[in-house]
Amino acid sequence: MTLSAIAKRRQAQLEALIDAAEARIIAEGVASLKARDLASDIGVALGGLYNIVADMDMLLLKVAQRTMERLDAALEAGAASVVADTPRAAITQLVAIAHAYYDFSRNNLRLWRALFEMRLKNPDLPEWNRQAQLGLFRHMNAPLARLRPEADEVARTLTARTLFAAVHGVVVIGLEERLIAVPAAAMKQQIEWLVRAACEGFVSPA
Amino acid sequence: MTLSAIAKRRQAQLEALIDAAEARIIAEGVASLKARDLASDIGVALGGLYNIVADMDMLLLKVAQRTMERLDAALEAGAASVVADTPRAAITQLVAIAHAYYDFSRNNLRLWRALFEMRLKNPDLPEWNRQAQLGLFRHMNAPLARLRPEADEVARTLTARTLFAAVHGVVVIGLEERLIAVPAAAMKQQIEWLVRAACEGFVSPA
DNA sequence: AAAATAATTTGAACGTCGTTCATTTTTAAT
DNA sequence: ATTAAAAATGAACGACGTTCAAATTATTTT
Repeated sequence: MTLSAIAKRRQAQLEALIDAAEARIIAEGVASLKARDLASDIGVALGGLYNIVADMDMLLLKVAQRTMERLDAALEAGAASVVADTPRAAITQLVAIAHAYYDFSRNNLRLWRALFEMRLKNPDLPEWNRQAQLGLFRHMNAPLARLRPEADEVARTLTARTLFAAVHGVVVIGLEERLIAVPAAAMKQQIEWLVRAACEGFVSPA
Repeated sequence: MTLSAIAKRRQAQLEALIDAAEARIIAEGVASLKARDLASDIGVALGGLYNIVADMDMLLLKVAQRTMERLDAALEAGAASVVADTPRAAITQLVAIAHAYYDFSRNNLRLWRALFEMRLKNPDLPEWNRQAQLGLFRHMNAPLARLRPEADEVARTLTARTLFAAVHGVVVIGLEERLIAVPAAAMKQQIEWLVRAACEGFVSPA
């Protein structure tokens, strides 16, 4: 067996493990993810998990990474669904991105929740995970740049972050089924109102 | 010993327990709250905790309740710091409420985080806790009513919720020290921009 | 005041969890 | 075939929340 074949096998094991973890999170939520279950899922002894992954936290981070990659793609697709050639269209594009975020969260509820429900023993995230999170904010940057081309780059990045965070908050509370479930259509309206209102206050003075 | 004296003692034990839990959350975060530590904190045997409180989840809910009461008071104070006699002043009042939320979160970081980091075994909250959460949204209702007196009550409640949620999202991401810490002054500016922009899109047509 | 009864407190023990590590099994090299 | 290295195993560990039979303390009855 060649060296790279060994690496391939490890990689396959890792992917099977992440698959199993994802499936269990989707089925029962991140809280009921157990090392013993996962080990039996992928046909490995309990201790064998730790040959594949340093610990449970690392596994959760890998799952989170996958989820964020899919989320990133969903936001990209949302943005691509609108041609933002005018300021008005740029705002519509921002709405599309926000709606894409809501749709993704709704359709991947437990995986999406797992992003925030991770309670890691080591509080500081690996750099690749941090970058993936920060990368999500960037989707709103280009449309905002079209709204105010002359604005400072740093300020715009902060604005993108704030706008994204605001949408995030609305989605979080809206999907918090412990409180009152708001219908999807109403949620989308609220999100659209919020994004449009925020952006009206951001367009360059005519 | 009279009947009520017994009840008093229980009440005192409960309060001591909540105090101890709060202190530990403030010192080390909710994740490192241990039954054994708390028992020794209040001078009771391990099993004795369960004479005071049904389980750890119930204790967390009691702590959350206290925190929400204090938060509620802080929002009330924020609102009271502005006399909202005109539409313009109503917007300023909304900004004050949002700033009060941010300030409270920043000044009570771990207790505030504990509100969301609770992972309860039983997912549905007791009614008193649910009401306390929903009650937080209501602070934005009166100012919004002044902005659009003719608007539908239900729609306004939903708007208040959305606006609060948006501010919440900005605060959550802003205080997420795992990413990039934004200075408090910049945060306040962002929050003010967001609230004002959202409200401009909500005033009655003149 | 003593005995009987009820209420409360106790801490050892249980079940579950993530993680470790000595042992065994499998694989690769000689 | 022999040996050495690598990988997989699962019993055992420590930490955790929770339970419960036993001990202790308080109350009532005689």
